[in-house]
Amino acid sequence: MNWNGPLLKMNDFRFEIPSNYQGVQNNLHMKTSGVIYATNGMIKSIRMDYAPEQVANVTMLPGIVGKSLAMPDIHWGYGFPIGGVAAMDEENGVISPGGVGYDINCGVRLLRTNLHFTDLDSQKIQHLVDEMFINVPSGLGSKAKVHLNRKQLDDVLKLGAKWAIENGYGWKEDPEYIEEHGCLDYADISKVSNEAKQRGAPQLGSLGAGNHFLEIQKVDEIYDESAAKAFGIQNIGQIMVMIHTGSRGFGHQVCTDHLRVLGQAVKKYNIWLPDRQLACAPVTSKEGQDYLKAMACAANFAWCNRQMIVHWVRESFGKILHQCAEDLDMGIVYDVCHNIAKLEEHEIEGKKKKVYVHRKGATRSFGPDKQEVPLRYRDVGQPVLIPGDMGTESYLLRGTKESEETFGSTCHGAGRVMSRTQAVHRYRGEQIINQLKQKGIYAHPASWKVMAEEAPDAYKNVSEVVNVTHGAGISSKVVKLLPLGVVKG
DNA sequence: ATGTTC
Repeated sequence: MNWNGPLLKMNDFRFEIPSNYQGVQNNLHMKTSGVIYATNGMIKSIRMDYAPEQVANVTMLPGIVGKSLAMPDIHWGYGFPIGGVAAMDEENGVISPGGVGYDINCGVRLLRTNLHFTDLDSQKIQHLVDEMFINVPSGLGSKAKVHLNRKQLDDVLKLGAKWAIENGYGWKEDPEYIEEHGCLDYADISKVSNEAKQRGAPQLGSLGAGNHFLEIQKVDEIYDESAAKAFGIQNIGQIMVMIHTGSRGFGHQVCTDHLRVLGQAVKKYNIWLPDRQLACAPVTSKEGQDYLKAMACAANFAWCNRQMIVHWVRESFGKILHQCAEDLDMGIVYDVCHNIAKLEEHEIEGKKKKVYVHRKGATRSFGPDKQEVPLRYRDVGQPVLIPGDMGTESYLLRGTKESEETFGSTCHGAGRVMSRTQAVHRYRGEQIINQLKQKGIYAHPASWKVMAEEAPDAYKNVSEVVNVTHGAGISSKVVKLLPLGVVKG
């Protein structure tokens, strides 16, 4: 099914769905226009999965501020497109789980090391990957080594990454380099179901499946030397570790639970929607606030999860290289989430205003001088982490002042072009492993099926995606990273 | 993404 609505070229990197578009059923009344960040060459595949209709649908939500936006890695999602960004008014707006996604606070964390590519031969890489595979439980339904009681889980949900550090999983300075310091303090455990807690408790400290991964990477190219230096990157060949995971079954259950409640709220508050999947509630309503407080619990779960994984990564490097992580300088460059909604202050038409920014498959990209950016990076902007698909390049970018046009947001990754089912039919896991091997990448998968689902050809080219956001000015390239070894969920 | 089918 191809989307045939209007996508008017504004310039090299922006296409508009004008607000007079009436929709497939000829009854849409857009409150504002939609903008998709893309190049000419990307438009064909963007039309293919119908996601632009979802960009138009989002413009019809009550209290939307500015435009309905989509990043170049846009594809079809539940209600909102993946790659979608929408800001809602602090008083008259709505909050929607579809604008966040099922994997609440899915995100990326980057660790640096003082190792150089030439310090590690292929056997060492293999040992490191195998050791991390042992220490970080991976795969669908993977369970953690740590068993939390109910009180401990409640503390995790309230404290996020801070809980992990207080319990020995990390360094004192780690939270400084995590978005929101790894904790949303309005998290309220009474808004989370027992079922979510039951699912979540055994999964804290596990990687999961799908496109989640743990990668040993090397710096391949430096585009912005002063920003790279600020982020602790000195030279080409420097070894880095990237972690991509989220809130596991816990966030999934929080989303499911609150979608049910907000489906009812739509009727109660008499909200007209073009698509039931856009279920939402006024931000000021009990239902809306309850979702925000539960979402914060899931966000904290994910930050704690990534923190524990970092600890085991440091331990694994220490063990295999017979050196402690401190001596290897394995500090956190940054941790960003790409599935979340938060109240933030932005400059809108020259005035500062607080809005609820939904980012679904979109990354925060705050520019220099914003107080949310760590002091150490304040002059260059926030580090932005963009994972590629398995076996391809990833990027470290910096946020820009120009990203105010997207409420401080940019893309989040490559974005699928082929469904999981299609990919499983077309590829075999063993064949993908061999392909990677030929490129000098060692992969340790938890499942052959996921390996096939995540075949590089099932994804858009991440470099094209990043070049659009760089060209449009909403984030700026700092470093390109290439994988050497990968633990795949 | 996900105890891949509430």
